[in-house]
Amino acid sequence: MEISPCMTSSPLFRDIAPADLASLLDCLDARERAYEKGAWLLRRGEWTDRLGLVLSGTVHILREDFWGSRSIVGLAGPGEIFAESYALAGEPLEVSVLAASDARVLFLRVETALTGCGQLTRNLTALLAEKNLTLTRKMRHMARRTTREKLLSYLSAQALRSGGPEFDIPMDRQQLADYLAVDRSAMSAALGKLRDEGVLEFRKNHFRLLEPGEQDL
Amino acid sequence: MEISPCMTSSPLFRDIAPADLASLLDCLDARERAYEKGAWLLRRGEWTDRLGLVLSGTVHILREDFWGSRSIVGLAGPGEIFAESYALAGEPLEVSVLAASDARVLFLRVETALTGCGQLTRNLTALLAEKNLTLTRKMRHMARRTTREKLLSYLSAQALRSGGPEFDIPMDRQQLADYLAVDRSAMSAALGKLRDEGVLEFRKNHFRLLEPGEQDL
DNA sequence: CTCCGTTCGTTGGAAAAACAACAGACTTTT
DNA sequence: AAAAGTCTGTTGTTTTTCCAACGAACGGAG
Repeated sequence: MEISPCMTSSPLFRDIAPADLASLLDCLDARERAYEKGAWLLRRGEWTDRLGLVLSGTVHILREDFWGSRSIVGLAGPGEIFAESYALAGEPLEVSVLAASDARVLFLRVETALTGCGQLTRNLTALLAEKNLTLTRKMRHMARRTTREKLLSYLSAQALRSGGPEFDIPMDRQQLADYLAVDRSAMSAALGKLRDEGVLEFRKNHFRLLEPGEQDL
Repeated sequence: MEISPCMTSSPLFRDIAPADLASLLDCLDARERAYEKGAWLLRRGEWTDRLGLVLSGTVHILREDFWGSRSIVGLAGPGEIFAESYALAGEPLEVSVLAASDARVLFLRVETALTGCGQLTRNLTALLAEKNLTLTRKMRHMARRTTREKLLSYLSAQALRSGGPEFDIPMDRQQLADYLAVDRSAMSAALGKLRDEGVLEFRKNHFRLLEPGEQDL
């Protein structure tokens, strides 16, 4: 395994002597992989126990909603890491990672990074990673401009999580409105409009999103 | 140091044998403290190298803005932790912690929690903690309902960070609008209105917030 | 069964934000 | 110095949200 300059300058390896890097990478079960532009590094729904460290090129972190539309939610260049929260929290990926250019990436096993650390450190990093995911999820929905878009973002995420178009949500209307930082009655109206337009169906806390083909039956 | 049930049930100590807890707490330089209802545990602006673990009672995490108004942004009950991101990221507290009832709290040194872990683990937890703070900050502003409130929340935070009413912001108008998830022109209008009302002054990226006494001169 | 409390959808008016377009100030380039 | 481009504030119009209030549906409790 070669030690490239972007490793030593990476925040992940800050204050680690270059001489120690080789053995450290060995400990981390480091695997270097190269991707051509347009190739998938990780796909939504997969599980990973490794974080990614970009060696060269750029990767895009993207999110795909229930209806298939994509948006870039982050970039990572040389020295930057990705997927660390999912790996540490032990949760399936909610984003996909795409090579925006030809890229080389190092995948490092997080579990072995914590060996010799004791259970406490594992718990602490897991807590941080989970909080991270919780915040990211909420942010994703709240960043949308309109109540309608916030709703669709949230409901789409629930559908993806459940693995199908039908699911129950764990909040009542007021709680959901607070979570999305919108007005309850306006949200209720937006929900009604979406139902009328054939985008979704719902009864109480049970929702069903409709594929374009199913709509307007 | 007594081992109470809320310790063994805390997510922080998950999968740690109660028998090992005593020596672990010793390693962490654990300090137990008791507070009466209404007492401050930590104040905004302070630095802490310890995270807090609530043993009994409830603490409120609260935020005070530039003009002194307070709002509760979180609670922690028995077994739950607080201030961990600030301690791990090595940044000053942006919130204050208040005893909502009589409470006992354990303060654990995070640095020693990571001894024997190697620099990599330190870097990783620091990265997670910083990302956490970044997300929390952004969320804090975005959760406000109106463009005006988002602006005030952001500018107030900048003022507190700078330690005074004058500061420069590191973004142009469009970037700030994107960051707060609002319309640029609407934000510009809101800024102008705030200036007219004597709440603040600005020129380009330099801002000055006015105390109530300074306003309307 | 009736009463009561809660949740939810709906409505109407007031307020705010989004959107599009434009003009002036300032920068950088030529 | 002139030109091109960018950033910012302003305006007017349309759309959306907010807010307060109300009535229907639902689910206990007496």
